[in-house]
Amino acid sequence: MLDIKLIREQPEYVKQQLARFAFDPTLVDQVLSFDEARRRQVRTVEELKARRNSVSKAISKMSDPAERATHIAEMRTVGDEISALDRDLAQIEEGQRAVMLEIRNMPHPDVPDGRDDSENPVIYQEGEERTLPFPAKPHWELAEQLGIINFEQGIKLAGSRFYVMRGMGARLQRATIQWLLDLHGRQGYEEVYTPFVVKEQALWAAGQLPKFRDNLYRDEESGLWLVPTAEVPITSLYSDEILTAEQLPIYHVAYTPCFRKEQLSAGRDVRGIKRGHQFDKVEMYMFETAERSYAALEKLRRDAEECCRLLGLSFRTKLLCTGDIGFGSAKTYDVEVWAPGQGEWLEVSSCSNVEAFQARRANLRYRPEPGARPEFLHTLNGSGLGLPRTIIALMETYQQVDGSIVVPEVLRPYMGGTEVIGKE
RNA sequence: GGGGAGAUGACGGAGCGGUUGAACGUGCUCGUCUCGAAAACGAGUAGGGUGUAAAAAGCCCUCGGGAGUUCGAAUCUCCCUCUCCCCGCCA
Repeated sequence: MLDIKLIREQPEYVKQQLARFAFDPTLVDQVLSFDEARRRQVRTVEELKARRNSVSKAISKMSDPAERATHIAEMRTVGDEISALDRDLAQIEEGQRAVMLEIRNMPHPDVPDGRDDSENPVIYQEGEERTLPFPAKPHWELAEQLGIINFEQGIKLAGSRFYVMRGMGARLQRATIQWLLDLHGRQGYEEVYTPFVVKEQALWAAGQLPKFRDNLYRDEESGLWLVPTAEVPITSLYSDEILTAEQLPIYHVAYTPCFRKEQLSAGRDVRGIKRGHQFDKVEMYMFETAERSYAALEKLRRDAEECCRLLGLSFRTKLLCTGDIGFGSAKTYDVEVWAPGQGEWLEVSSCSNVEAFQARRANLRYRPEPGARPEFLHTLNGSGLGLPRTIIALMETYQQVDGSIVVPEVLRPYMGGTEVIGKE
């Protein structure tokens, strides 16, 4: 959610920023007219309420029954008026909020204009688009041959875009999760384990709703939704709270499975494990002050890159342009790793500073000084990392000519010392 | 699933339907005292909205959430949510 004061005071600036996206600027005008109507309404209702309060108080002191009756009758009318006006006001407020929730975040000045993901500039790269000294296989071939991923069983159990990881495949993923959590712990993130289902409000707070409604799994009976990312529960961890300055910053890391219907990308990436309905992810999340949030974004990005570096993968970092940046984000870096089998870069992390966008939705504030007014926090999120694509890159990068896979050194302690995943 | 108890400010804990946005206590902040500290004493200590160039004053709303009764509700009624205790059931 944007700051209503900013919209009110600099509507042209807001429109101009939003115009950099394919975004309907009339929403801003809608907000403005709601806001004006709202304030007008508030003034008239409050005037009436003030009158009722003072007259009611006076009534309690009146001794003359006739005078008393006159005033009570008068206040009865005023009371009816007030409830009618209050009803209208509630409608106006609801209307305004509904539009506010539809408006995306504004971009940071660094964000370049661009049509789509092809126009995201690469700002950093480490390692090459390496080729192997033999014909590299895609991960689904390697995994099937080694018996570490079974696609048929996934389909049998839950349908397309599901798979079953087995043996050393399952173990490799679990080892990677463990290693990532430990690494981020050393980088200063406190581990949290959250529910994997949340109330609807949490999805609004994180900005998943309204946009991704069709992409989310939901249990009608309980009204709970499966999380599409750990970002969702963590965003609401401190919602409706006022944190103290000493508590900040708060850095969290969480492992969760993620559930996405992927209807928006039907037909894309159907082979392998690149895009499933259920996948695992380790997520980093930061609660920061406005002053520090962009410095924190750089740490977040470096911490994500460090995962790739230590795993020995080629990686590069892109700055997302206006055509590709997410709904809630002010500035986003994508970190991609090279997968030699398919010869493509895979996004394993997306690091965003959403500024106060989520904090306003979640009503998440902090008090800069004792006694000072509460201010909205800035929040940041970044994967560290998404598991399937990391596993793809590992398998395709570390495959050997015989189809076996060398385990990266950092993961070996987490795999009981296993150095190579070969055929049983 | 059945029965009972409860939800008030940072915390504890009062609160006949009418100067109660809320006693009292604790905590916290500032001040007096002190070489300093403790103690004691004094003052202050919610959030949102409106208002304002920005503040401030003033005004409005908020005592788990919502609806209602009333001239007036923290106090009365109804619904919901959550917490605690007992019994049953299942992991």
